[in-house]
Amino acid sequence: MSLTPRKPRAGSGRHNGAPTIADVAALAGVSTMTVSRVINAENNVRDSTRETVNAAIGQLNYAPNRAARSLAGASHLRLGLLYSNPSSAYLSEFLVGSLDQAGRSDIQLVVEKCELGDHERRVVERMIASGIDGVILPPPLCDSRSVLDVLIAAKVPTVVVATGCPPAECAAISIDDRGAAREMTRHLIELGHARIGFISGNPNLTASGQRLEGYRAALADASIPFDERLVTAGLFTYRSGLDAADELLERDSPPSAIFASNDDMAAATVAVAHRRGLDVPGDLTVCGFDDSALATTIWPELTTIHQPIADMSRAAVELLTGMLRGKRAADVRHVTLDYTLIRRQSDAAPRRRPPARVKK
Amino acid sequence: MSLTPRKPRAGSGRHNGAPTIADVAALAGVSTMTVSRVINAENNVRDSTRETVNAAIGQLNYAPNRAARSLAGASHLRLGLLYSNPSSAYLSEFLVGSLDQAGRSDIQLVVEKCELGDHERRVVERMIASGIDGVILPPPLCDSRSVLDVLIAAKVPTVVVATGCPPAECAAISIDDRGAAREMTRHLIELGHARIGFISGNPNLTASGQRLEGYRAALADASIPFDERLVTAGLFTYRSGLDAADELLERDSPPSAIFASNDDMAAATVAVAHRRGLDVPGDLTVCGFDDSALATTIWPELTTIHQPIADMSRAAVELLTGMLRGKRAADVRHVTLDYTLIRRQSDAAPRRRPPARVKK
DNA sequence: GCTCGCTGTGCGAGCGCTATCATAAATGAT
DNA sequence: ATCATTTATGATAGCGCTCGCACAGCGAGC
Repeated sequence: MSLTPRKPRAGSGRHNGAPTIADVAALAGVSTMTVSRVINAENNVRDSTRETVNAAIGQLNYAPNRAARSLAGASHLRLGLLYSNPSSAYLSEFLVGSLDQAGRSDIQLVVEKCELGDHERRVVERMIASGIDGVILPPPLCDSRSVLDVLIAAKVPTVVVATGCPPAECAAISIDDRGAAREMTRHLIELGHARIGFISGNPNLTASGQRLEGYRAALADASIPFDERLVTAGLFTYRSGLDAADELLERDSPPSAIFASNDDMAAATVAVAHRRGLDVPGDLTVCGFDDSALATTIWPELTTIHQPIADMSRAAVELLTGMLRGKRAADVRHVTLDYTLIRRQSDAAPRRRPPARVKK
Repeated sequence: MSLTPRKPRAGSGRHNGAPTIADVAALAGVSTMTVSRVINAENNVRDSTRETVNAAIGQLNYAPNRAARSLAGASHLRLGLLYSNPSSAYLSEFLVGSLDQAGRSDIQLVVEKCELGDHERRVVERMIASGIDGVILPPPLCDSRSVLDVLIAAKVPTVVVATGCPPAECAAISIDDRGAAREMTRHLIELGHARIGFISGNPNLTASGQRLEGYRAALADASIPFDERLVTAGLFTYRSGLDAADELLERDSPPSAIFASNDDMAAATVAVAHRRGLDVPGDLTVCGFDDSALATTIWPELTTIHQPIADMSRAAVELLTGMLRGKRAADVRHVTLDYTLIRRQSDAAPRRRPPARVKK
């Protein structure tokens, strides 16, 4: 007599229905090995295949099984993420992206604060000593010479994110800051603005220079002479934006639009405008850069350049993983992602004459 | 008895030399299964056999491989973390905490976005179908009736975080919202404020009610009569804060301090105050709740209540793990963590005289 | 044309352990 | 003694994943 064993599920095992690498493989129509390669950011996978697999991963909500993975002998990577509070909105989005990607690949992320100052070297050295496999540097650390020097000297694979000019030794993820600033400025010009104020960012960050260049380029494109009294220096902080905006609006013939190098300073500009009784965008168009959470928090919501921050940090983790796991150093050491100009409520055509109330 | 020394393995290169159950079995002259039984203290092993095996274990200094064990056994947990972008700063901190704890316990975390809207049920159902063992719900999802209903109906163990009143079926992690609001209000009273405005939060979130209660309690403690004209309803958004603050400051005898139920609305209050030519904190004290990134972004930085977000999410993972591993529901189903009142620059003693509306 | 090398992909074999079931040995009942 | 029942042990088959290869395609060099 034969007892028929009860089989709860058609497929395998004694387990709960957690999707496995085989499920992903089946859905994507590839072998499990290929899925494994995608997860580990190895380089011998065609882009189209990689996309298909990633789609399947997303659809199944798959996450690799830790136990199986370490059993099977994968080396466990630990990546360091050093930050030095730039704008906290930026940081949080950055973290979300990198944590997400790290989770996908089951990589441990060691997040540590590293204030710029005299002991920054020590923080980096300690992190290296603790046996980290690679490091990710978001702004503003990505432009810190001393941090980079330590990392390069120790030959620790590093990815810098959103810097204007990455060192040759590091991989980099960025957007075209110059192009984005140029597009935004062009947008303002097309709206009819001729006197466009610009609040530049922290001069220690290379991206600041790029953005200013973009602004100047667009002006040149439209044959609008560059007026240096329309440019003030900021530091990317809200508070510096307050001063910069005040300075700009204090001028004899103030600008009809202000393009701030980031959202924090744009938000500060809106605050200053309001304090002065100016309507935004009626009396003053304000736009920012980054599309951070702040852009949609305040009112009016900011027209800004959307940087895919989360995607950038995700890409950083992926790139670093690839460099470490990939058999050879990858060729692609510099990835540029796309930005988008997002129109919201803080821009409008300039008023010709004293306020005529026009609906939309 | 004579135990033959273990011969080095001829096998693959990825072996790292740690003794395995097979080594023990060979040395003891039994099968791996018997060794496994000894290790797991099962009862169907003859004492003499057990002793031999134990001797072999001791000699080899064998320790079972954790990864292999959880792979083979059925006990690897997967926890779902559903979020619906509240504030990205909140989320990232939440993620850091839970990921950290999940890593410690060798547990997998599946993170998924679940926008509130008509397909929220579907997201939850999909997650359940994908074989999740338990779910963690940070705000605002922790107060979503429809999400909770699906989860409860499917009998999925759930931990809600930071809700005012957790459903009986769920475990919960929270801070004492009422106590925190009470402490903040008391702080304001001690500063000398008597007319304290309050902006309440989204009525759909239970924490809102708790905070209002705390405010009232502190007033009662100080024998200050509750004046409902000093309370306005907000929705936790910056924009709602704008309207609420305007309403409060429009009153005949406006408050000398405004306590907003979160930082976003407090920031809006600061903006409104500035627009009206009021100095913060000179003419108006403003304080918030949450200690989100915004609190230190704007100027002046906000005095607020700090919630230990990362610790709360860590605790959530830990609690859920306990509930799932221990077969029966644990006794402690509700954990309350400590908050801290953080003083920054947005509070001060009130001016003696009613604030003259002076344009700065 | 033919090797050579390369890249992208798949197959099969484990990683160390436990679940399941079969088997061998020991015990009891007839 | 025979058979049924209990106990002790082992063989086998995965858990979910990655490793070492093999192999198909494809352009370049002779």
